[in-house]
Amino acid sequence: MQTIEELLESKNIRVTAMRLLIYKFLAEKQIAVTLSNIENAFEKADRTTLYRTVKTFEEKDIVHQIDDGTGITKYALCEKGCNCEIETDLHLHFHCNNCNETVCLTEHKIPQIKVPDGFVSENVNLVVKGICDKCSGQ
Amino acid sequence: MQTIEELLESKNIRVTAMRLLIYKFLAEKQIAVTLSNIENAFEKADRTTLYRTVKTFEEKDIVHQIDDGTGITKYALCEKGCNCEIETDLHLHFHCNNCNETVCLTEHKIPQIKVPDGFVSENVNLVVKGICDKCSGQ
DNA sequence: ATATCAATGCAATGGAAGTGCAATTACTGA
DNA sequence: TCAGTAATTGCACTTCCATTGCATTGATAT
Repeated sequence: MQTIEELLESKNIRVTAMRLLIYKFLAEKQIAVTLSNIENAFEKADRTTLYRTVKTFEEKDIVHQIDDGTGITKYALCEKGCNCEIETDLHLHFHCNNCNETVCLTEHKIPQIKVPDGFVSENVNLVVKGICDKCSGQ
Repeated sequence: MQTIEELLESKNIRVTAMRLLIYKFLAEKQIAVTLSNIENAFEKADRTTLYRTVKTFEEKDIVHQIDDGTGITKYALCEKGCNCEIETDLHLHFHCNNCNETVCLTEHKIPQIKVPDGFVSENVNLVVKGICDKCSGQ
């Protein structure tokens, strides 16, 4: 079990107070968050800082971007099952039409997508929309 | 074979010159287009008109929206294989990283996506990125 | 013909993404 | 320790797309 500091250093990211806080925030959230979500959580910090921090995390493969069709980019920490570095990684995300939250279903297996002849598949973005377990459960 | 006028009327859309032109433009394109694409094609018309026309088409299930991850909403005419009205419709789109064009692969069969217990799938958005047939062929 | 409602055009707004630059903070090596 | 360097942060600003309000034009029905 490595600390957040060690993790950041292992990815060649300088450890700052801001980055630790943002990392913890993302780690606590089980869902993908927008930049505004982060802004609301850190009102004292500047948008730009938050923006660039997330971008840095993204570049270093600590965070991946999610495009769930709401038009607003969301971000989530990469988990064990998440192989963002790999071009052919299949991102599976679930967007709840009720609570509007997006979760990563990294552990969920996805069948191989076949494309017509002549097309070369490099990356797949798959967003399932519906009702999440929390909203359907009650 | 019904005319465009008949099609629009059958969907309760008033027939106007503008709408006919925009419909024809979308029909000629084999790819999904952005609002700017349409704007460039109709420089005499106002953005708002084009925007609202497409939105009207969308509401009446003549056009569907595509979110291919470029951050810009694209639109395409619904084809035979496209059942946008149906909640469980599966949108499969291919985005070419080379020419930046997005095509609808409506005829392509997709395996059923399974979601974990408690999740209810209503809609699936699937975007495959890579190299399209035109770009890979040469 | 005219009253009515929809469609269009113009202007403006809002939100998210991104950039330049100055100020600040963290690291490095003497 | 302290200066020097490089990276990070904050502020201001810009750009782009999406969207709305309102006045005007155009179409439809009685």
